[in-house]
Amino acid sequence: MARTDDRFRSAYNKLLDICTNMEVGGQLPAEVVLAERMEVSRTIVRSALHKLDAENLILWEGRRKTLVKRPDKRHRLSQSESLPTGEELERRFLEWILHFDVPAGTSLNIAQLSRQFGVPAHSLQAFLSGLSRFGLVERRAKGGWILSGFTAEFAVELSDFRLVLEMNAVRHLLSLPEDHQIWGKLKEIRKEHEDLRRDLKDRYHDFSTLDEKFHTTINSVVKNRFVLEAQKLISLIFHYHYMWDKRDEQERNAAAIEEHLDWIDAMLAQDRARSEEAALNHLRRSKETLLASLKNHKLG
Amino acid sequence: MARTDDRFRSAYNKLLDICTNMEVGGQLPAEVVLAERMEVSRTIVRSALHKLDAENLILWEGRRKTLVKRPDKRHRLSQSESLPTGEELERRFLEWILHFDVPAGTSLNIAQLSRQFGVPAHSLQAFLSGLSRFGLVERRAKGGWILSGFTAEFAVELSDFRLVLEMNAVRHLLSLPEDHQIWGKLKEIRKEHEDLRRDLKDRYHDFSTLDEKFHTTINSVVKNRFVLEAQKLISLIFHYHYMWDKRDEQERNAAAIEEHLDWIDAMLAQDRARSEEAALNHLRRSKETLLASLKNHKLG
DNA sequence: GAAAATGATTTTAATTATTAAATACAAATT
DNA sequence: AATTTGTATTTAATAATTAAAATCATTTTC
Repeated sequence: MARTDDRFRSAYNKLLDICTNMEVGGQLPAEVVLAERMEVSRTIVRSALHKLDAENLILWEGRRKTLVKRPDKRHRLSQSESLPTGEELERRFLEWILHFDVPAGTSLNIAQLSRQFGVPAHSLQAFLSGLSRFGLVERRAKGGWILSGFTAEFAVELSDFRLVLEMNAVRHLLSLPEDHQIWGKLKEIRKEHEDLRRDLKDRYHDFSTLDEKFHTTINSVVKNRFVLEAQKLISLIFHYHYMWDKRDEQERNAAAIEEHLDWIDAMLAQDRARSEEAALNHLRRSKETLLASLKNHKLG
Repeated sequence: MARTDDRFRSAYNKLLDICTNMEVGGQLPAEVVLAERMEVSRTIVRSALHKLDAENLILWEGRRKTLVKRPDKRHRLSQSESLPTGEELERRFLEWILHFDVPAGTSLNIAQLSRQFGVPAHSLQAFLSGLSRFGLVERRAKGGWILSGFTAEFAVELSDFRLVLEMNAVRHLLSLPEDHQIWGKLKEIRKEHEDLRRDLKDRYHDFSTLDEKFHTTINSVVKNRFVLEAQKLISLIFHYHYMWDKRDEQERNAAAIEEHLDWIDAMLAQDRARSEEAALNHLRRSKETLLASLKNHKLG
């Protein structure tokens, strides 16, 4: 068999639903109408109708499609569970690299990985060629892929890139009018930081999520598809690192909370110089932490 | 037939070359040695040897591979011409979009495009999924691709992104020591601008190339894979626009040359404020030009 | 007879099957 | 014992296949 008939199956089931809501003896609408309502092509509608006819659920004569009897559960076609989305795949792939410390230079086995992640091989290929734009993987001349890797160099360049983008976001943020919603959001996040600081002993694991939220909020003021795309990757990587690097976790998070608060306060005070300084301070520390955690992993 | 035997053919021809440089009656080296020298796997070497044996060019008994007679031109296998590289494909694809004003929302026909560009369909797919990271194309739920396009919005965001990256490059550049090679390069480029300004009436077409060289030089001080990748796309698009937008070309280029010279002088003078201002000035004008040219195209 | 609906055909693209090539392992020769 | 060859297995690129979409032609209905 070539491609799956998932689309047909789901359309057929939808058609059953339509029949269930009709009186026996009633007429089904025209093929074009059904196609439009079900968001598929007429070809699928027609094959579904053929099957309904073959199952004696309808009587199909030319343009008369008379419901003979209401379908029940037994008539429904089973659906193969839907494939993971692109984002889900991205998340799992990065998780795999970062969590298991897959070393740079590892050659990636498409067949095995596609089994592991439960996606068809060609969609993994497509995904990898997307990633190759970021230099995380490379295509070999002979064929196949290698993980050019999550190296220290990669981490440095990623951090520097992040610095450029976030400093830009900060400058942009400070130019926003007082009634912009960002100021309210910042105050909220400030409170969340204080709450977390108070209960840090019990809740220090929660910082990873709060950190992501904070950076996402700051960057949200920049409406730019290139920036957003880059930031998705950046925040994924930093997020996972926070999650898995367990050394001195509580102390590190305590320090980061203070850095965040300084930064937030400077922005709320509309103090540009101080904001930039606080941002620089935090982002540089963040870079060091990422690097240190990498070295630690390689050694451990 | 499944995959092509291009690799085999090129290896076989290389093997013929090796035989040509040998005495009749001589021994070919071991399979592993040949494989290494020809940069292919032993499997290919063995199939090539099998063919040489079948053609009675060598006598192959176990590890003795005796040259029976020298091969001539008739023995060579014809090679299918090599496929365009990834960069070549990227260039041609953008050229197609920009030059023919393919409108946003156009659905891309993989089969037809792969014929048009002379590449296998799946490598076009891979390329498109790379581009989708930049939001230039999108995958549809139904399957297939659409050109989400080179819209005014895209141009604005691209220009803004360029602004962020180049301003960062300028700041970085000004912090470089006096003996860094960038200063020499800048002086060279300054001279090229002056030369072009002098002969502008005859050579105004050359500005497109000089512009690309100038921006590439400035950005070259930032060693960062993400920045570089983004800049490849940016410079391609700006470069093609300069090439195809013919309205007021000479005047526009004259103005741009002056802007470049102001910018270069400010940097050579190590004047940070003036450099940033000159950069801003040029980049903003550049953005307006790009936008205007877009609107013009759509109308014309 | 015009609009709408259906029937048939062509085109496009997702997936499988097939084959080329690489790799790994075992046996044989020097 | 080291090197080389022979065989088997694994991997990935491409062609073939089939589902689905799009297009065109015909028929039906008002």
